[in-house]
Amino acid sequence: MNISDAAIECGLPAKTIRYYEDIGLVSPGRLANGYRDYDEDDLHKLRFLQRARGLGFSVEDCRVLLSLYEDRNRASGDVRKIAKTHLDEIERKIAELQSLRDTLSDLVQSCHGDDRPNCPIINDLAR
Amino acid sequence: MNISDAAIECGLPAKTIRYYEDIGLVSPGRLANGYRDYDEDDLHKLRFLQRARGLGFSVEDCRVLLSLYEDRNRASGDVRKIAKTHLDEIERKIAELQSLRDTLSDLVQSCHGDDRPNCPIINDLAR
DNA sequence: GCTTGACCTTCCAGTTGCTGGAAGCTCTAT
DNA sequence: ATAGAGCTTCCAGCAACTGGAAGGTCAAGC
Repeated sequence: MNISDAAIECGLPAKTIRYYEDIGLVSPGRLANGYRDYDEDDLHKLRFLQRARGLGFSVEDCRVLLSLYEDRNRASGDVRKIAKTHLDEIERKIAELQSLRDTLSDLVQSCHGDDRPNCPIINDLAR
Repeated sequence: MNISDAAIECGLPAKTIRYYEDIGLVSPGRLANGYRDYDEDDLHKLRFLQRARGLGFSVEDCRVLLSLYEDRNRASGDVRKIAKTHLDEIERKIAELQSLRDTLSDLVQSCHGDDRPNCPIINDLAR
């Protein structure tokens, strides 16, 4: 299967698939003309990557997860550890964004937002 | 005032301050020896940037906010619009992260995380 | 006056995860 | 034969810094 069909299959842009090959994640075979040729195994990995990236795992996390995916004897604890660390990171980001939102929301509400120059948002930033 | 004192004053690393000068945000005067020399006006702007970046505004947003800050006749509506757009973006990110968290949290909880190979997280990613 | 060490300067490269574009080869249909 | 789509590689750029190298400057201590 050529790259554009693989792209449709796994839901990733062809550019991204080539990039994943560049960084050694999924390396398909090649046809005589030099075209990439994806088999079912490659497609599985690409779909795996698409899902894992969609869940916000870093590419390096994905690299490890992929190797664990391919290791039939891996310990589930290894996988769980990566996922838990990522989960904690997400929780942290959510809390940070919520705090930002609260501050910003207060500022936006306090600003009448008309043609007059007085602006509590700018005043706060400049304080 | 030289750059390292300015860095202490505004709470930004010297590297970042130089970077802000590179991209045209805050351009201090120079002493005879070529050293940067920050005056009160420069420091105000740097503090402004530090606060605005801390609230998650992009550098380009900061550029606009800074020009509005310097424009005594700006309409508060202009400022409010930028802040509101940013706020909406933050809300969107929070919702996205919360959805990720829910999915990931379920996966982590369903994985016993021991030495055995069976792993619901990997299974889900590979499905 | 000399040395040492802490500053300062500029410039270049790397980070993350792609994405766009140019130049050129290949395939398919007309 | 030729047009157009699709493939290849490689290079550059995005955001927002950050690290490091090479070299100039300054203040203190001897």
